[in-house]
Amino acid sequence: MSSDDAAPPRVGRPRATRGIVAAQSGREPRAEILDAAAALFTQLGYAGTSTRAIAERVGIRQASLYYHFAGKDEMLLELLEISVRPTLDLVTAIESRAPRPEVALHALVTVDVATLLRAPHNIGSLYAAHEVQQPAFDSFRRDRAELLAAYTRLAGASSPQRPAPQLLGALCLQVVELVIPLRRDGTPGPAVADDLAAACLRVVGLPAAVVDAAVADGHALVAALSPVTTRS
Amino acid sequence: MSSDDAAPPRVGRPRATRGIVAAQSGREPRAEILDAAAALFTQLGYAGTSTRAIAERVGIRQASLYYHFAGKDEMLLELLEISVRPTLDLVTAIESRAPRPEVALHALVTVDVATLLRAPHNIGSLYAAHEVQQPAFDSFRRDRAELLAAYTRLAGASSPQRPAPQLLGALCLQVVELVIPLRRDGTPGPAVADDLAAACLRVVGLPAAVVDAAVADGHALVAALSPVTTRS
DNA sequence: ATTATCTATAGATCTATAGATAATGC
DNA sequence: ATTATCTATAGATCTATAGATAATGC
Repeated sequence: MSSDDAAPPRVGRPRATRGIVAAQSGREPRAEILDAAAALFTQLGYAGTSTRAIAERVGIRQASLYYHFAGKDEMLLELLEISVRPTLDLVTAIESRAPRPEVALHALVTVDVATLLRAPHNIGSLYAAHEVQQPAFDSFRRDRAELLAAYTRLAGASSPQRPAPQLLGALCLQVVELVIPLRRDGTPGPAVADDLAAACLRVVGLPAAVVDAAVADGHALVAALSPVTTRS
Repeated sequence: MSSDDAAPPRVGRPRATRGIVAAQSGREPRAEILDAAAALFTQLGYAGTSTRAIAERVGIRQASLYYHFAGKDEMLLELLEISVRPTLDLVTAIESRAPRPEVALHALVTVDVATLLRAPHNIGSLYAAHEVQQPAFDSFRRDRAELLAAYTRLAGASSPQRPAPQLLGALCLQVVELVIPLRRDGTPGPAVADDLAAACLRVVGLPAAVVDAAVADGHALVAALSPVTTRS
């Protein structure tokens, strides 16, 4: 409530304070903008969100956005990367430290689901935006392809024989991303990550006994990686 | 090439024939428009497609669209329904005629995948459009919820015990819809339906022997339903 | 002098409606 | 008379740029 304590002296022309005082968030303007963009993109869609709407939510004028970002694309790109980067950064650690491929698969799913749950405003739901196919988002699509490649490797190495590893990898990614609609519908309890990880192991064709063993070892591996990473 | 044979006498002011002769498709204008809309929606996204672009592809003027459709929404709605209706119409037949729930599940997946493969221009990829959340598309969302309910019933009845049937149903639908990105990337061979059906049975927790038996019976059931339905 | 905002606006859309027009069919 | 198109346009956007301005910091 009290707005006069520790008001950090800001450089530049002050904001217009149009009517409402706009919360004094104290965060970096870039972060404020990204958060507003994420909220609106996920609620109204990328195309359905105007730069004016984003600016309004932040409490600045539309044109002021362009001081921080080259355009809407840049905002979306940055948001998308928040939702893959953390998982991608753990892939090699997981692969090298897992005793068996199924264990690595379990751990990767767990980490990936946690990342998607942690990402602000369910950013993952933007993967489906058609605009993501445009060249401006190449780097994101490359990242996601890299993640898919990891699933394909692990699924292929885990599975007895079954269909092509290509398909199994795609199946795992698809199962993982079920967390996005689940989160939108408010459903996901704390067990989702476990449920989806087990589902991946089953879909790959592992018998129940192997699944159960991998679940236990997967938990241990994830815990060993970094306790912070998987917290909500 | 010869355009003068069997030109069907058309009522109404003739089209402008702007430059190109626009193929004389002979189809109903409504169908022509829907096809053009599907092609553009899936390529550029719903929001990214202007009514002008649709009209141009058909070879008429933008305003003429409104003689056939109340607006863009109506076109999308009709397209979406093409991609669920056929499957939904077979649900009760499948459920009543299957000897065991796993067999019904296999058959439902097979039919659903076939429907999505048959739908023109990979319409399924429009499920993800944010606009589909708008009230204009309620009836489609209801249809899809009904399909999800069917998967939930069958998954629950098939599975030993495992997690909540809610989750299993959602998993099956998610697995089925993998066919959409697969089709976009050009991958899907004739075996996709089988592969995805088997994947569903596994994800639900059925052991390999039960899966194999259900696959055989599922094939028979699908064949008995209607030979036309699952052809490409 | 530098920074972060503001105001104003150009230029390019896009959707949907009003009303005219060119066919066929009776 | 009916049908299916056309032309023209109102009204409402939306993005990105140019240039002004109000702070801090040196």
